[in-house]
Amino acid sequence: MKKNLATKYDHSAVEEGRYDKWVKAGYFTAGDKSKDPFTIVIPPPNVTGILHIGHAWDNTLQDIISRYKRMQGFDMLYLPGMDHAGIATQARVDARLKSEGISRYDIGREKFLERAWQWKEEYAATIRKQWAKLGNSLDYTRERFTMDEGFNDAVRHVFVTLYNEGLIYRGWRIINWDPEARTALSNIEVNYQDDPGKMYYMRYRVSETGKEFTVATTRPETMFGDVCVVVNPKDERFKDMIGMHTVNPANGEELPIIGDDYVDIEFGTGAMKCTPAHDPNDFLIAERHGLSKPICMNPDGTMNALAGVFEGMDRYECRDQLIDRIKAEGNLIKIEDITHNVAHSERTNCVVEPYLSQQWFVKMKPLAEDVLAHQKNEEEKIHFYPERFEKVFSQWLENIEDWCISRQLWWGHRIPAWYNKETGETYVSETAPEDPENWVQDEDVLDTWFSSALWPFSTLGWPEETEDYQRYYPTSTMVTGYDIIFFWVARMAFQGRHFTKNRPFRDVLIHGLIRDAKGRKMSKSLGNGIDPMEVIDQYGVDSLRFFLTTNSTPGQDMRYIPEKVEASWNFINKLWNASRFVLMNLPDDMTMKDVDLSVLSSSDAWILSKLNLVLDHVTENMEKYEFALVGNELYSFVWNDFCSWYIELSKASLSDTDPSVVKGAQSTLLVMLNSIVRLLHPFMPFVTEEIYQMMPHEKESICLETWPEKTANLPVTDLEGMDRLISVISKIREVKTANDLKPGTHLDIVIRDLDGNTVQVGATERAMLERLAKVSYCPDLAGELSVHPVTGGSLYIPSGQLMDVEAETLRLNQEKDRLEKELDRSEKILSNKGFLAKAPKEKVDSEKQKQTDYRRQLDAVLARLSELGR
RNA sequence: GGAGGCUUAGCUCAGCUGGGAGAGCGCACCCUUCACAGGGGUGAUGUCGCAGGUUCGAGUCCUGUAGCCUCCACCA
Repeated sequence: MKKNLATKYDHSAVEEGRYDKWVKAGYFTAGDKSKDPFTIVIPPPNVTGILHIGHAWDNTLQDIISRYKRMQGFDMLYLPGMDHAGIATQARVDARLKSEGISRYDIGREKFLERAWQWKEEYAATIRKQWAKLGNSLDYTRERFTMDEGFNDAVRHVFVTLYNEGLIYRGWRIINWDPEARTALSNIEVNYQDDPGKMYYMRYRVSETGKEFTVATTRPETMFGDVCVVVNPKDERFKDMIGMHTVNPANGEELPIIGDDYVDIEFGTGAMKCTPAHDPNDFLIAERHGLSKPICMNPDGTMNALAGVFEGMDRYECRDQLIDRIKAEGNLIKIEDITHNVAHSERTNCVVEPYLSQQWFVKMKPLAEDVLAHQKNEEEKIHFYPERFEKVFSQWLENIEDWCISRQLWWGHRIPAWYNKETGETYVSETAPEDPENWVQDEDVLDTWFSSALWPFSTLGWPEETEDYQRYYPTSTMVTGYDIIFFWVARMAFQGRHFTKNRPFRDVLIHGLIRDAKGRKMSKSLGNGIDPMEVIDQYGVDSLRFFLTTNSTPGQDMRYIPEKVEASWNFINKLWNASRFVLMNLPDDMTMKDVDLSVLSSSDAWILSKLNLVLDHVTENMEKYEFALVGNELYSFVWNDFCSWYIELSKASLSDTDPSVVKGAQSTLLVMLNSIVRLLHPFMPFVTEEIYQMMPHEKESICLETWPEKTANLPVTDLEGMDRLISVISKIREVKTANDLKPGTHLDIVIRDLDGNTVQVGATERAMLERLAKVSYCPDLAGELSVHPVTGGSLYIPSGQLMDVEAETLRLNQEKDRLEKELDRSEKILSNKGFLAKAPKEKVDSEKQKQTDYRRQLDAVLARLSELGR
């Protein structure tokens, strides 16, 4: 079992082969029915590529919760899976084909899908390797894919059900069209950004009167789809024109002039051209007035026959040439440079065209309202951590519009709708029509988020009433970034509510984005992305995990700072060496059964009682997903309390002549290390497993260990005396530094308590003083003694061993000032009647206690000063 | 236009339900066999953005305000 540890933590040696062993042993396979279930489903990564550091962050948070819950005795299911990521993957496969000099249209739908599946398998394998490197405790026996058989069934079932309920419909609407990908997009798949543009002002004439007026547009090419000019009926300038006509400068066609309240009198020229097929507001105007909606563009962004001579020309080229012509005809008044908000496709980044087309939609209002109603009930609501994101979520649902779910792609779930070749009748069903020769299936596929929305329940077997679904649903905690609250969290919420009559998860932990060291978003174009695998190679995955989870507050962005990863490495190295020390000082044959805490030195009891406190805080914060607080507390506890103080103090106990003292220290060291590695295991699974295996232990793996519990019935020892001893050691170090004495300089000391009585110090504690402060304890010390206030008393050192009288007087006067200031503060607070009357009793008592202590310490200082004759 | 976040030590950030300002890195000085020099010890540095208010007491709660950032909506 035990072996010698290297003096330096070597992450590659520690991590080597470990994950495979865990997986093979089945530690991550859920299913122990004797325990309560706890479920996390992984947010399925896209099979478009490899995992970035954001995934590493997201996954580590999930894994920390998973390992913690497993240790707490839950039947933990952490379910893995991947997303087919329709448009994104199709774009990647397209690009690969292009590099081979072919397009998807050359090989056709079927062949293309073969290539896409090939791509999927390739990247799925890479992603699984990356999960392994990250140490994710996933149950691979339950891995799912959004396009596997079960998912296909679930998606069809959902589509057909919603259709039959009237919540899915097909219709002609203005949608966001991506001319590059040649597909419709949903509202949230477009991003608005400020772009430079031009406003073109053109001269129109009223046919009936010849009166001139101005119409402006940013998109002249759409003029081929204009059906009227609109003015506000209340607009004094134009109201007489209503009912008259004008001529479209683009094609010479006569257009009616109509009145509609939509036009803002104050804005622009007050007269607006109306293109129903290429603008959502114009569409509504046309609906109101019963106007036609001619489309003037092709799906690829070129002009169609309506554009006459410009047919086949790119929309921007057409814009320029049309304007040249209008200018030549004398109808261009001016061109103004403007900055305007332009919609871009989230995927291809090309300018999105509002476009009239026939698509499938989900009617959102009833679904959203259902979720919102349940958010009012504590037992049924989804709890957001941090809470503020619930507002973001709710507000979006309150203002939701119908969801365009059809996509003109090949990679995805084909819409289960067929159209009769003869009658045009629509047939929507989970299965194909019985006479397929008479029907043709809808060519389109569903938005990739349509299937992701079913993730928390479909992965568990739904719509079948499987054992897993019944046991693990609703899931416990969802961990994801704020950037996909709308895309994903909200959609899981309403599909979950509608189909399972339940929330898909009880809690959702929202994290931020990871940025580069300068605070910039990581992006391909900037080339500032961090590959988590490279970080792992350099520092080890435990360092990365600890860095990622202890450097931010929930919901807040984080910067990737290499020095902080290094700091994590240093901490692990510290833990490693502390383990080394413990193992070197335990008997070879010691087991956990040999632990005996019945006889303990005050330092043993002191550290164990500190551990008890830490356990309370840590467990409380783990429950609140406050991992940074947990990490910081463990860091400081391990480094300062355990390593800097307890281990150093234990060196004295370990060389004590009394075997029971030695035994107590060894038992304490073992209990401490055992508890520490268990507490840190969720954060750093690899190194804690390595240490666990080398030290006395009870379980086959630390993965099977329980979460530490407080040590009960600690023997009553002098904990205050220990605090005083620690304070004395620090004070001696200070005194030596202040007196320019080498740390090794030997001094004699005596300690007196606050009542002035000499403190009796046992042999073990004397050895500690000797070891940590290089002083001898002399209860009978006599002669000139300089006084130094410490916690719970005063420290005395022969003044001859320190500095001259003048220097000591100076120092004592400084002490006096300090103590008097403290006393001032105490008196100020304690003479405040409001404080005495309203502050909690414990607070008042502790202030009184402090006042007494300061008073006594000051007395000791004053006594010495008068001894020195001031 | 609406919503939210941030502003605390030179840098990056903690600070939970209000009760004497913290961490990591950096900086200064000192210390090497005895777990760790990627270490140990000691120390310096903050009108907690600004202005009001509530309170016995405010970095923490309320109101207003400035700067930076994000999301939502969006008019030719």
